[in-house]
Amino acid sequence: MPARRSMAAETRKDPRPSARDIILDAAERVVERDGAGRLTIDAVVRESGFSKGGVLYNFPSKLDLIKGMVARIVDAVHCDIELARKDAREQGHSELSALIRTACEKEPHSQKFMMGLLAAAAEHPELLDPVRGLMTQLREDLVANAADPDLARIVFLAVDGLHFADLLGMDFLSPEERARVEARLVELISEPKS
Amino acid sequence: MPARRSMAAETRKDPRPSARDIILDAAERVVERDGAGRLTIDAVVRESGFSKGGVLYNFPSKLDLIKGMVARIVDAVHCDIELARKDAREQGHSELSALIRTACEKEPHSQKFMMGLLAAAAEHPELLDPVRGLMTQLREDLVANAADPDLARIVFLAVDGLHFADLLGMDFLSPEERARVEARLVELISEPKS
DNA sequence: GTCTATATCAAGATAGAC
DNA sequence: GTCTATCTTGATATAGAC
Repeated sequence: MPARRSMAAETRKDPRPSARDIILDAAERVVERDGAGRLTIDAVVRESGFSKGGVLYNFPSKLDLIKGMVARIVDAVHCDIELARKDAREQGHSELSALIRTACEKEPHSQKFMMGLLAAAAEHPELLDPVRGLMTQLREDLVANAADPDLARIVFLAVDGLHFADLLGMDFLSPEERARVEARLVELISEPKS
Repeated sequence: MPARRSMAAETRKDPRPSARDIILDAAERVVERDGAGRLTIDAVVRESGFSKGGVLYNFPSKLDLIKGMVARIVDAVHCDIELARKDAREQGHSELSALIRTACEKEPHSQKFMMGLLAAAAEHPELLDPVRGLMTQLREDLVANAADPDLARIVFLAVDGLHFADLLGMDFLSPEERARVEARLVELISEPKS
């Protein structure tokens, strides 16, 4: 198996992305454009320009391909988060509120693509293990340092709810309401326990 | 097309469920047991005891079958909610907190099955239209009557987040933490605007 | 490491008998 | 309204040449 790349293709220095990354990029485009149900080896073959043999050399099975997709996005999100935390620390801001802010603002890695991962996870729950790992670790860490841990948990849950709603196209919040809600979340997480 | 049934099979008086309901029950079992990716006409045929022709007579295509599944579960949830609201009204309790309570407690219609619907929705977003309809209507209605609407929105989002976490097996809350969080949510929704 | 060609299989859907 | 039989397509995966 080729060496695991831990950086997303776009952020790498090397002008020539690896075959793996080209294929993963193609797979992402397929899911975004056509939906998770149309993510087939053949579709990725067409989209990537590789031949079937070439694709299946890099990812011996479809499951391996999906695992690769999950691993790459988890990596990317992990980097984003660590960057935001580092910035907050350096500028003496609260890590907690910085994270809520970025979590709200960040374009959530293309809805359709995330839905695709979700769909894949429905079939193979173990695919989400890396995601679970990242999230649990992060939250335990953060909540432990919060002034009001239970309230912090609620704020995190609400952010999840917000992302979930986005993902499913359930936009029962107008832009104004959403802005107010996000501001309120930051406010809640910053408040000392009353 | 046969007349639409608007009640879930289990709650009907008729001892002989319709062919549609037998087939939908079988489909649910398949999704719960084997996952959404294994929901095929053939699997439903095996599980229901019907023949392929019989299944496809009642649901002319796989998409029709999934639509039927979504419609039935939306109906069931809708009934649960209306029941809870009615109870709250009759006993003079707050509808809002009653709903939060039931939303937290209710066994969420078998995780795997809901994940299946989600996965299906990833391929055909329009499948979630009925769900969207139910949720938006309910929330606008409720939030409008809340003392602190933005806080009410946050509480609803947090409940969504809770369900989402359950669905994905992301249980970063211990049972004790979860109990405290749920209690706190009810508390938040009951509080007058500070 | 990447290609072509092909084997194998399962899925959705149709046709027509009963 | 339900059955059996069949058609068609498209998917994963393998084998072996280059």
